[in-house]
This record gives sequence, structure tokens and C-alpha cells, in this order.
Amino acid sequence: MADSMKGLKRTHYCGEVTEIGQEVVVGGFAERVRDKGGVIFIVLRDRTGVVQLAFNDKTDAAVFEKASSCKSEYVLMAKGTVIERESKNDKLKTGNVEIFVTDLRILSKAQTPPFEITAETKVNEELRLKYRYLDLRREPLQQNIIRRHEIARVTREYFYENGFLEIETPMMMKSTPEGARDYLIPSRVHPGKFYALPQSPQIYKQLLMIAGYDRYIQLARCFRDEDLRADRQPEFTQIDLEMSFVEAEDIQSCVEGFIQRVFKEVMGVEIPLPLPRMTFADAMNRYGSDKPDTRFGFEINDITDAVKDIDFVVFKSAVESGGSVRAINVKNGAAAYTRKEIDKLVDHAKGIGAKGLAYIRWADEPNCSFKKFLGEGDLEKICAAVNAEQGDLVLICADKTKTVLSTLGALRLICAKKLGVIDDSKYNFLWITEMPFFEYDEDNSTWVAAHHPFTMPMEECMDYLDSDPANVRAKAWDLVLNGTELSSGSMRITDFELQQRMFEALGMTDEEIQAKFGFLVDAYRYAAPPHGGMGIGLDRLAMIMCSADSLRDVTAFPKVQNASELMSECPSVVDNANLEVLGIQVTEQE
RNA sequence: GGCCCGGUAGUUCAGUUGGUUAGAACGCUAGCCUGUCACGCUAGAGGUCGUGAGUUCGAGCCUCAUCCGGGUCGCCA
Repeated sequence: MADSMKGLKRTHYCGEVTEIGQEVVVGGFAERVRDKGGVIFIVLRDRTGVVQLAFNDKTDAAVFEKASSCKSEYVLMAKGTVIERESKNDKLKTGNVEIFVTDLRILSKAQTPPFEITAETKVNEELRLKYRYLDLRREPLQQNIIRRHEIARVTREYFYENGFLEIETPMMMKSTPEGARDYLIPSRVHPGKFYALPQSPQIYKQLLMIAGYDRYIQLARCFRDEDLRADRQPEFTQIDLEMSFVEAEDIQSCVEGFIQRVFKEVMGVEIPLPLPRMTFADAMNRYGSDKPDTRFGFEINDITDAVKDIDFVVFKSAVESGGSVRAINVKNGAAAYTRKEIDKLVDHAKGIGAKGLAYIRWADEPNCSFKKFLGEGDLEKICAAVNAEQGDLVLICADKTKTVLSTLGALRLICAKKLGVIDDSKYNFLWITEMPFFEYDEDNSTWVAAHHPFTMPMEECMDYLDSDPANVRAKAWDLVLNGTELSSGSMRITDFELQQRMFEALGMTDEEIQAKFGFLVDAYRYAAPPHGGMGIGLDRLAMIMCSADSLRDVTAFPKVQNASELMSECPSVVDNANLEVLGIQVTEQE
């Protein structure tokens, strides 16, 4: 039978015990029990840190006896006097003091945990996720979860101070067939019909603008039934905002203010404003990515001109079929790569869709993988085009320009990581502007909306909505941080006629429009102030601000790659009776 | 769905060319220890080598299948 805490009331968190002579009561988990025989030390941990409990020959015999029975992870409450330690521990915030315990309660006994609950653990993440509640006791995870809370707190403060209203939008909504796959909820009252969990509150926040709520903010839970990545969970939190009577720049500067504030307040890091900007086209051409990591160079160069006279079929055929030849110069001694390492890069390039990779490795002298095709001065011309010098590795890709860019963009990242040239202390923000309005769907040979169909095109692109979809740019933008897409925003169409033109350009029939967005289209008939907004990925922001490699490290109870949760083992089968009520066909269950 | 990586005591790992009884450290259990702080010392328990099949006189090791986890491409308006 465990002790009760009757008569004791916690006065301090463990990490706050510093004042010698104070009478304190603390509670927490026994991180370590060091029983020396005549003297016992227990390291007690709570979410603020640890403090040492001390027991010796001056300790009451019954208390001493109880202390000697304590084991790892027992939940204890201790009352005692803060005294100076005989020998200090500089590694701890409370390392100068300890608590001489006069009353000890074992409030709850623990089984031996499946892994040691210590700050530095090498334990397999699979096991940590199965026992997530134990993993969460560990200091690094605690710090991440607490930091995430701080980010959320500053977010609310900032937007409240700037006149935003926090308004909740439904978690059960109409399924919209476009975009990501919806998580569906069957309706009991309407057999065969479904709600969807929101992919984002997009439609509702636009309706709030139509309703006149002007500035809206919500820390919105969003759900997407798509495959996971390190930076993608099926449920996530978005700092969702929408503003009326604004232009794109107003929204961006509002968000910039938030970024500056949250980094300053949570981390003490100064982010200079305004944040740098780059058009989508530039980002693709220079970095081969719509979310470039600008913490390092290795930019992409178009060397089509420099190689146009070389009689090398790979280059020739790429150029003749409308593609291009481009290269990145991997500096920082990449010429030292072994043949095997370069082969691996080539394999990687093939994995992305390139047919191959040519290269110039300049160790002692420039060594070129397509040497036999080179004429007089060709090598020099290429090296000059990419500013190559001794120690560099030039990777060259020839193909359709789209393939070339994505290949070199990916290789750029791989090489930078491999060479360790990325400065982890940097926070490189970048606005990506003038996003394309349409995307070409290769499978169906049609142009589809790159964003939701209420996104405003740029004024100067209106004329070729129908004639030249590839060149239509949207009043849409992304905010990128260190190569991670952090946020995305746009201005919305408020003009009814323009909206109709957009639907036509997307090849949508009136029936389709009515079925999918009828209520929203109708709403815009009743007038809407100019408005736009953004959604900022809170999880991703927290991930980067915690220097974590995965969203799992900043999410209390994350899902794994197959979208299941290892602790509760959801999703799970449900009773046939439950399914029958929902009108869902009962299948055989295990 | 494709490709790549991983799975051996509770945990982290080692395990030679396929060869006797699969090892270490930490943790755990018991005992000792009056100033530890990654406490120390002594002793002990603990293994279906992810699972299944195959090759072989013999498989932790080789082959195939499969499950689980990670990364990534597709996908994510």
C-alpha cells in the first residue's frame, strides 16, 4: 500500500530549490537511488529539473529505512530542509544544495522501466514510442514540449495584441475531393454519408472574413490522410490566420513581426527584418527547389552555352529536345570523394529521374567523366562557367530542365549534409513569391490548380489565364526556413466574375462547382472585403526551434510512418455492433 | 506502391570463412559500503538471434518469403 500525501503540500518544483535554510516540500520521480549503506542519495526529477535528497545518520530511522527501499521511477514526495552540499555538482542547476529529508512518502511504486529514463539515451525510437509516457519523462523531450508550449503562448499573445480574434472552426466538415486525401467520419444519422476532418480551416476562415470578423487566428488541428515523412504527420497544428482589408505585403509583414517576436522571446535570437524574398522562378533556377536552404552555396548554373559545341550525345540530345545542361559546383573539398561516393550520387540522381550524371573532379587536375568528347578549351569553359577550382567537384545534369533542376537541387542538399557545411546556428528565412497558379498534370495532360481554386492570380497575368497557363502566377507565397516549408499564404478571389473565370480555366462545370463549393460561391455573392491569410506550421516551427530532426521529437504522441500510434496501437478494429449502427458493411475481423 | 537502411539478453551493441556451451557494458536481483553525483565492491538471474520456410552433417551468419521500425520517391490543391 502506497503512502498518501496527506499533510504535505508541494512548495517548490525540484529545479527551483536553491535557497539554503528553507523548509521545502517537493514531489517527483526517483531518477537515481545511490545507497551508500550509511548514507543515501536520491535524485528527484520533475519537469523543471532535478534535486538531490539526502539521508544520513541524523535521519529518522523509519525515513531512512523507507529511502533505502526506493527504486528508479518511484513517485516520491519529500519534506525537508535545504542544506549546502558537502561537495558541489557544477553540472546541475541545484548542484550546490540538497534536501535533508525529514518526511518521505512513496506515493507510487514503479515496475522496472523497459529503458533507463535518462537525458541521454541511445534507445531505439520504436521502444520509446511504445512507452511514450516514459520517454516524455526524459529531459530533452520535456524541453521540446515546453518550448512548443512557449511558442504557442507567444503566438496567441502576439496575434491577440494585433487585434486578431481566436475563433474555433468545425472539426467535422464537408469532404472536399481536391487536395490531400481526407480522413472520413461516418454519420450514424445519415447512413452512407460522411463528414471529413479538416485538412485546414481554409474555407471556414474565408467565410469568417465574409462575415466581417476581419482578423482571425486559430491554432488549428489539421488532418491529411497521406504518407508520412520526418516533417509530415497525419495530424498537425497550423497557426491559421486570415486578414481583411489588406494586401499581400500587409499579411507578410504581420507574420514577419510574429517570427521576430517568437524567436526573440522563446530563444533570445534576433531575426532581422524584413525577411529576404525570392521569386519561385529564381528559387527553382538557383536552388532547384521551391524551398531552398540558403545556409550554404552550391547554386545551380546553366552551362548550356558553355557545352553547346561539345559533341557529347547526352548534352546534345537534352538541348535539342528543349532541355538544358546545368551544374552545381560542390566546393569544400568535394573532389576528395571516392569513386564509390560519386557512384552513389549518380544512383541518387537516377532515383530522382535523371538519366545520369556527368562530373568534373578537380583533385590535382580537372578530371572529367566525359573527357573523350571534349575539344580544345571545352573543359576550361565549363570550369569557368561554374567558377571551379582545385578541390571542387562539379556535378552536371542534362535533361528536361525540370528534371535537371530537381536532380541538382537534391544533390546540392545531399552533398552539403555529407560535407557538413550547413551552419546549424543559422535561421535563414526566405519568402518565396509569385508561385505558379497552375500545375501541369502529366498523367491526365491537363492544367490543374496549384493551390485551392480561390487563390487570386497576379493582376498582370489575367490576360493569359486561358492562353498561357504555364505563365500565370498567383498572389500566393511560401515562407521557408532552412529549407523547410514553414508556411504558405495567398490572397483570395473576392470578385464573383473573376471566380467564374478561374473555374472555367480549371475546366470545372457549374454542377461540379455547386456540388463542391456551392455554399462558398454563394457566400461571395453577398460581398466580401479583400482578404488573404496564411497557415504557419506550428510543428515544423517547433521542430526547427528545438533543433530536432523529426516532428516526432516535438509532438507528445506522434504517429509512425504507417500512420499508426505504437503506444495505443490505433487505428484498431471496432465492434461489429458499432459498424452496423453506422450502416457500414461488417467485414471479417481477427 | 518503388528504392535504401535496420531488427542478437530488459537496453545499447560485439559475434571471425557457416563449426563446441552466443559474449560485453549498462540495467535488474541479492549482499556489503557514512558523502555519492554515470557512486563503488562481490555474487547472481536473464537469449525461440523479429517470424516462417529453404540450403547444409551443421545457420545468429547463406537464400527466399514475411512482419516491424526508420529514411526517401510517388503522394501532400
